[in-house]
Amino acid sequence: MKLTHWTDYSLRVLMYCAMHAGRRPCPTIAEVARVHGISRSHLTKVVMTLAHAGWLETTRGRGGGMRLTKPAAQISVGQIVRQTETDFHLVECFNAATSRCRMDGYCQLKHLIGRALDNYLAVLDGVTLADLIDDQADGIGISAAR
Amino acid sequence: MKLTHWTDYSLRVLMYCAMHAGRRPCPTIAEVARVHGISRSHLTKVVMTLAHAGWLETTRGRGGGMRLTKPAAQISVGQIVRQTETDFHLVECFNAATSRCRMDGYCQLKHLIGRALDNYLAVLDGVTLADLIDDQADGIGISAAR
DNA sequence: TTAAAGATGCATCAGTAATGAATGTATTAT
DNA sequence: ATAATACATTCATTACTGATGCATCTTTAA
Repeated sequence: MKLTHWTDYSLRVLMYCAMHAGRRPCPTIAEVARVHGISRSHLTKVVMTLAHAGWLETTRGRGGGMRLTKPAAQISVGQIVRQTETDFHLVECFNAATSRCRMDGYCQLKHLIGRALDNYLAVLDGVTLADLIDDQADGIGISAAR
Repeated sequence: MKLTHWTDYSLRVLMYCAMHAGRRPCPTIAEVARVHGISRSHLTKVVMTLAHAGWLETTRGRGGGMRLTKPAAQISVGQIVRQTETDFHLVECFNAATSRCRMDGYCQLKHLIGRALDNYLAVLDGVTLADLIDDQADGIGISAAR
């Protein structure tokens, strides 16, 4: 019950780009890898995936790098997590043919878990990259409670 | 981002016991393993953990088995999941010493994820084992929406 | 033409969930 | 008492997949 490092890295990269939006030269994979102490080649794959998904634009060659395709305020954390995180199947239906267990009860469990997941993602949907890198974010309630 | 089979099995065992509460002879590990097609020795470990945590009472020897220590209506799914699921650390703080990244932004991410997790578990907290095995559960909204 | 930086494929490592075999211990029916 | 039953424990192994490193290719600016 945790996010993968892949998602963690994805969020870090996007946040980094959001923080350095407009900078010349723009951030490079090697730079982010160095700053965060992550493997460069591994991070490359993360960036590639983000680029293919449309979050990032990359430029090859000298002076190249990456930048967000949209303003950070238009990118919700929930959208990112839904894409980077693959397996949301929390409990799999076991073999209905051989099972003598009351499937009704089990399927209710599945629905329950699904409802919980919806609530989880709803929180992330309500926050954008811009909110995350904003020092004065108290207003939106991120650092409130807990 | 999913629950482990361990949690899945734990919930199945407890639901099975709830469904067969008061039955003589009481359910055995071998029985549940057979019904759900799970390895008996593996399921034993799950049951042991549940017993040590106080959810189940087990009885050795012929005629033995297991039963819930409390009425199913007093066991919330959230409590179970909190115990069976181990790793809730979704994003780890990277090395603060070497990092040149603004920690403020990252820590906000951590809080956000924590808040999302709270919302996830809150849904599970609101439902008991009894609710799960109740055919007429529509009233509590489990099968509603989604 | 060269250096910088993204792009890709392949092999492998590593952590841990999951499984299985073997064996021990306790309880009860007969 | 004895045998059958069922929980209890240990150890080794498998399997999945996230994570990593290496090598190499392609593109582009200077």
